[in-house]
Amino acid sequence: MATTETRAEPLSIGEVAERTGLSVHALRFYERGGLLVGPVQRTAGGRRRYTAVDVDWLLICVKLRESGMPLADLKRFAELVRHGPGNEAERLQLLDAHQQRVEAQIQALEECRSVIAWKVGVYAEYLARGEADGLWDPTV
Amino acid sequence: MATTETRAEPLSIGEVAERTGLSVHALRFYERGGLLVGPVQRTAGGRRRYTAVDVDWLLICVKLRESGMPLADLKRFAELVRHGPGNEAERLQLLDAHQQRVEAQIQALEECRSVIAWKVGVYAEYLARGEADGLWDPTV
DNA sequence: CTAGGAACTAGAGCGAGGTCTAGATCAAGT
DNA sequence: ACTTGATCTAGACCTCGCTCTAGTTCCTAG
Repeated sequence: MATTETRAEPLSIGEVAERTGLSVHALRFYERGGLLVGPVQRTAGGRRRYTAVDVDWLLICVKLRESGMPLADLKRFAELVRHGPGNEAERLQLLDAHQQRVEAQIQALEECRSVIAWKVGVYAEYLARGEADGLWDPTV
Repeated sequence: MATTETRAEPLSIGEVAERTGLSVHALRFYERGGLLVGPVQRTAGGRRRYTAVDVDWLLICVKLRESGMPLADLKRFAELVRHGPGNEAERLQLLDAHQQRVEAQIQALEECRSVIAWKVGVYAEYLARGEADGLWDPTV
């Protein structure tokens, strides 16, 4: 899962924001909340310097968040990774549980989609008929 | 989209909660917020009596909400319906826009799913190998 | 008649997930 | 040296979507 653009030099918070889609605020917020695996390096002047590994982790985070994983779970996952080898089973379990939630979510959404599509169809047909007769009022 | 169980008698708020999956709190909250099409009937004593039409509308609401439509949009839709015939084009537009968001959401989720599946695979394989060598530590 | 459960109202409270502010510092260009 | 813009911290604040509370009233069964 290496970033295609293999960067050796560390990035500033702004650059990371750009690459991950997270705001700089969110990046600091995540860090404060312990969602990062390691502490981010700093320059002499105190600015954050993100490595490629940091960015890869954040990209994973983004995907997990995007698919609805709560920050608390993300934090737990980060803790496990931070803690080092030996807890891979728990990490797997966490991911696996999430994966199932995502599957369920997709299913639910597909169901919604079909209900909505049906309704869109009802209106589209009504309008296509040119409202020839206002006799049928789709109240629902 | 008639409820399979065609009921003539109106239902109490508790019964509607059961049938829609919304809490009684949420039902009152939705009503206050103007998310219902018409005012709900009341008994002499002031209790709400929901008709089959009310319930059908709520079931649609549930699907729209479940798929991420904000309450504000739902409210707008209810207003249009309440306003009566003549604005079907706008209703269609609203639904159509939402439908597209749902499609996009499903796509995004599927992408997330594959990223997660990949990660699950990485851990599963690692564990299956029996951690024969701790040389490879999946830090990401 | 009485007890107990369901419903009523208005409004406060809550959890999640950030976002924004203030005031200060750092760093690069001219 | 000076200006400009990105970053820094800690903490206040915000939106969304309910949920819960308090105090009261309704209604049904015993």
